[in-house]
Amino acid sequence: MPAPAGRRQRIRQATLEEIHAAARKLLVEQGSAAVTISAVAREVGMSGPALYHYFAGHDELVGAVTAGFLRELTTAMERARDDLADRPLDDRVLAVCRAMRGWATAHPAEFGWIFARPIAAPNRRPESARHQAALRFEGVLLDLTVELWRTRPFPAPDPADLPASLREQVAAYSAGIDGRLPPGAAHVFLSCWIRLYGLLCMEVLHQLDFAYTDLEPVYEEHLHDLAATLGLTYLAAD
Amino acid sequence: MPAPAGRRQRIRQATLEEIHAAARKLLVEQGSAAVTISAVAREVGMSGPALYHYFAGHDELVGAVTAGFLRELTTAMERARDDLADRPLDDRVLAVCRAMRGWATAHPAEFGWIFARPIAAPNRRPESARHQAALRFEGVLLDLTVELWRTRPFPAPDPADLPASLREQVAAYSAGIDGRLPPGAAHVFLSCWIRLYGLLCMEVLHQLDFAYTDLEPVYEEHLHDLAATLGLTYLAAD
DNA sequence: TATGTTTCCTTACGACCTCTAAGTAATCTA
DNA sequence: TAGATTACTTAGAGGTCGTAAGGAAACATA
Repeated sequence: MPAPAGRRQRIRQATLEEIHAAARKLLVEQGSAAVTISAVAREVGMSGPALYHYFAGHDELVGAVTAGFLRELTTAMERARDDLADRPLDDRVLAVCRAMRGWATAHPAEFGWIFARPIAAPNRRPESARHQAALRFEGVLLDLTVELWRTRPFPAPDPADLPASLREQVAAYSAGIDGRLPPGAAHVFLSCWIRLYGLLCMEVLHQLDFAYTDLEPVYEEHLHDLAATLGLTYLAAD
Repeated sequence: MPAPAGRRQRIRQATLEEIHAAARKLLVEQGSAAVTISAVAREVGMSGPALYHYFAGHDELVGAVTAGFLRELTTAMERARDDLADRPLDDRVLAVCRAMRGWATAHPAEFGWIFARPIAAPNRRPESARHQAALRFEGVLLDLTVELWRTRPFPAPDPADLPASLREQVAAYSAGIDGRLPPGAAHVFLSCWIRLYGLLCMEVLHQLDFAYTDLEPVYEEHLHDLAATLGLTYLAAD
């Protein structure tokens, strides 16, 4: 008799979560190729075509699941930041960077989907969950860097010293983030981002297995460098 | 009547090349998922199962084709090096790095297969063509760095200053390359490698599209930094 | 409460894929 | 010339994606 207004909604939501969990389980346990519409449906106990009531097709399923991973990664970074809300900015930046690698290495298969998977057309639309999640992800470190720049500006090159093509690109990026970082500072931020995130990509893609078995100290060394670049005090992890 | 001894062999070789070309065409024109046994067979004009006389299965086909890409990339780098055989080492190193990016950006789909594809078990065996090709690839810049180290050593940290875990890993790597670079120098080499190759990975995986439209100047800036690190004279590209 | 609509899920199906099996024809070897 | 090897064929089992058509349950509303 009560029949809450959103009963159907709640059930649908629960089913969606079950589907996400099933897809993730298949990905982690059996690899990317095992995440098929059929297998996921089987896992949640319904028969194939039923999944088309939740996703338009395989690409959309993958996109939605990947967006979920990205949100989880972002949340881990935000939590690391907020757990240290009363500590100096220096510590918060380092904690967020470490949280990023922590999540990535704890969930390599999921992280692989985040960045090493061709983004199908529907997930490229700006309003797609995939794209929204990417924006929020990029925002975490950007926001911290903006805060740093405002309270304690780090050394940044004069844009006039950059080659023309690069100057234009960082200017465009700077404008795209509403000028919260001027072009020179944006250039420094992007350089740091490339080093950190690039290292993580290579680690998860096993591109460094030929030389390293454990990249934690390498990552810490990068963090140390980056701290120096940004004028942050580097504090070793616990 | 002449029937040269290796007639069958030659035909087989030609067919293999045709298969490689067909697979590549499908990859470039229609993406990774289009490279199926059936589609490739169709492309070369034979019916499905015939391909199993050339490859044990889909994974082996992908591995063989990828090895071919890697050989082509390596050859491009070696050629850049040899074309400048009489120029100073500084120029040759830069040329090889630029050739690497040149090939990667000219053949993004192929480069994607080289590094952003799970390497199936059979292609991980040390004697597999995939693995052999990887060794030769890694050798190009390593050899140049060794030559540089011998003729004009660059600044390298004292391994004693590195954290224990990192020290052990670079020592192991140094031993693995027959000590041609001592641990400190190996550490510098690997750091440079990570920055260059990492940037390339991110570019090809579209991880930097949010900020850049053309990464050529960014790559050049990295080369400039690396040249400074290695004590090389940076000469702008033609 | 009764009726119509929406939602969820089913089975059936066509088209495609991988890979095995079995058979044929051509080529090489001895 | 006889046998072994190689290269291919078709047939087929079992898997996939995605569409179509239909039933049953839950909801909204008169």
